[in-house]
Amino acid sequence: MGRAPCCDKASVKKGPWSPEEDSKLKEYIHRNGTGGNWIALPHKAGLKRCGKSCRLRWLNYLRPNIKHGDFSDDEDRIICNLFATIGSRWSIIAAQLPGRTDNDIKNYWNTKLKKKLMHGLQPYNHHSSKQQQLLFVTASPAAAAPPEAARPLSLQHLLSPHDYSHHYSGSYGSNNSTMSVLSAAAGSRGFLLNGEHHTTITSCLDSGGGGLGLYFDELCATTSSSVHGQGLTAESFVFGGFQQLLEEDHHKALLLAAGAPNQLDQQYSAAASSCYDEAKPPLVSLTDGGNGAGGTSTSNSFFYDSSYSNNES
DNA sequence: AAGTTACACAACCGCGGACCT
DNA sequence: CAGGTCCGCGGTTGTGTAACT
Repeated sequence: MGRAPCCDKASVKKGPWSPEEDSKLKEYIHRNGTGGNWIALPHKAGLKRCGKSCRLRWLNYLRPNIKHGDFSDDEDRIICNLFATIGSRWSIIAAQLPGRTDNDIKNYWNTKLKKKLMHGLQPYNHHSSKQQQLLFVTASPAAAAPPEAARPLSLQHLLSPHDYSHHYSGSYGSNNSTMSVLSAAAGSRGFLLNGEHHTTITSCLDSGGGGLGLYFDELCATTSSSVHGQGLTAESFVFGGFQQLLEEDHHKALLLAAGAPNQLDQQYSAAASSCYDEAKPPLVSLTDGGNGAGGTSTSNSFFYDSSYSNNES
């Protein structure tokens, strides 16, 4: 029954691969392919390695057409968009970036891109008070002031999937739902707003629909119930920050994935943002955007407008 | 120049679903 | 169908090196 054990862990070599091992593996695969069996491969190739290790080495390093080195701005954007939508599904993200491996992208995100984004948030502080105040100007008494349960949420939380329940549960407005800050792509719906859509935001916020709203402001975030518009029956959140995209141009907005209710248990329901430029629409299409002012959308929605606080407050 | 710290990247580990017997 | 392994994935750790003191 079953198959033979993967490998004798006591006798396999670990650690960095030598050039000799690399060439043995490459040569073997070029001649024979992987044969669909990585476990048997190292023995056949004369390597004292675990099959898993061989597979990893091949896929991440030796495979032809692997691209190493700096990521382009376009690649950054794709990664941001996809991360915002599907979370840390590196293999899926890698599939959209020819020549890049999931491991590569994962490392790039953890070591560079995440920091890049975090750094970009810093100078945005001076807007925070206005925007934060604005958030709570809604028709609902419950939302007239920052809710008691509202707590700061560091960007760390946005960038790494965690359980958000301790931040949000109990303060979710009328539908009493819990939500993850980001949902997986399948559940994501939303729309983006830019400077032309102030009324939409205003209506959403002011009409006090009684649902859930979240507001993220540079390094902290606050939740508020009853934020979004009457036509929006699902959760919404407003996201601020990522100043590098916003500082000079109000038409640059952040595109965010919408939270789907009742998904707190989903590991990948993490918050993230997508750096968005009008000239470069997101690769991830978030459809069925909310209708905004007085609209009837029942979508999960999200929106951001860097100029909102200035124009509407 | 030596020691320490931070960073980047490669590799490993453990888990869950798919697959095999 | 059950029990076992294989495969692929994502998170974490280890290692080499650059930057700093």
